[in-house]
Amino acid sequence: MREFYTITELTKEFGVSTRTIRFYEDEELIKPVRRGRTRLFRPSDRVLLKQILRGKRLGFSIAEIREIIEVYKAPSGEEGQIKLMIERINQKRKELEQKRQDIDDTMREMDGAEENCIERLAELRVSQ
Amino acid sequence: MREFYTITELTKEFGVSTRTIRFYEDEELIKPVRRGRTRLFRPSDRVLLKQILRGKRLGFSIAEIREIIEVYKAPSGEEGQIKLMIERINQKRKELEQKRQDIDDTMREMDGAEENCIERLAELRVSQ
DNA sequence: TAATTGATTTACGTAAAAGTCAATAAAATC
DNA sequence: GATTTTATTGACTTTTACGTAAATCAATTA
Repeated sequence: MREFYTITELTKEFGVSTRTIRFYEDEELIKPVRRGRTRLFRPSDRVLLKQILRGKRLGFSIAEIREIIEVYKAPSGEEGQIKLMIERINQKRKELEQKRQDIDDTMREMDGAEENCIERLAELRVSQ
Repeated sequence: MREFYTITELTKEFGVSTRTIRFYEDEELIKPVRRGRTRLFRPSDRVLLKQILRGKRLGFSIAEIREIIEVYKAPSGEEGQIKLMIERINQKRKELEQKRQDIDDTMREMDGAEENCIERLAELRVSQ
């Protein structure tokens, strides 16, 4: 595994702009190290970026992505804190299950829509 | 099935504001009929609203939701048009499959995070 | 009939998530 | 060593998806 990535390498790999990556750094979702002024991204930063973009695709806001990334981290604090963390995890799971259901429903409608198209194509061929 | 719903009935059922519903009307995603000035929403408008909100939960923009709703409609036009429609449907399916994959990945990370929490809880109990 | 309630229209405001641009600065290449 | 190239910083702008507020109208209730 490589030690560092440059910002342009990451923009190319993930199809985002440098502005976007810097925005995530401003938001403290990623914390690349510096050599002089230039940013050096470690593999862990790359993983974080991947997780952020995954969250974006699912329609989570930056604040929500921050929460999700928080729960990925090693748990610390006393019992109460950790139990609270488990509740948060279950909450997120519920949201994800809702999204899964939404996908299933949309997929079903897509199936129906495609069938209609195929039927219509058949009709057109008969009427010619 | 009821013939009409008022705007407030829909806001209560779906937990959105009247502003939101009117915004979707402005965007021509919904076209309620009128009695005088007041809007009357038919069951079909209600279904559309449900589809819009489903799209929102999945992180689709209004423009994307418009596209999705377009393909649900009865197919019209000649062969080329309909084949193009089928391609669009397949494109949307790919996006949905990506989202499904994203959900699966996130779920897996949640599982790992929860396990870490449980482990940490066990540690805390031993050390007391 | 007066007053309250609910809906509409119009218009301006706003937060989130970047895009864009200009002015540097540092690095790499010729 | 001059000059492209690449990266940074900061500021301003834009887009999306509504929020909010004021004025108006219509219908219901007191």
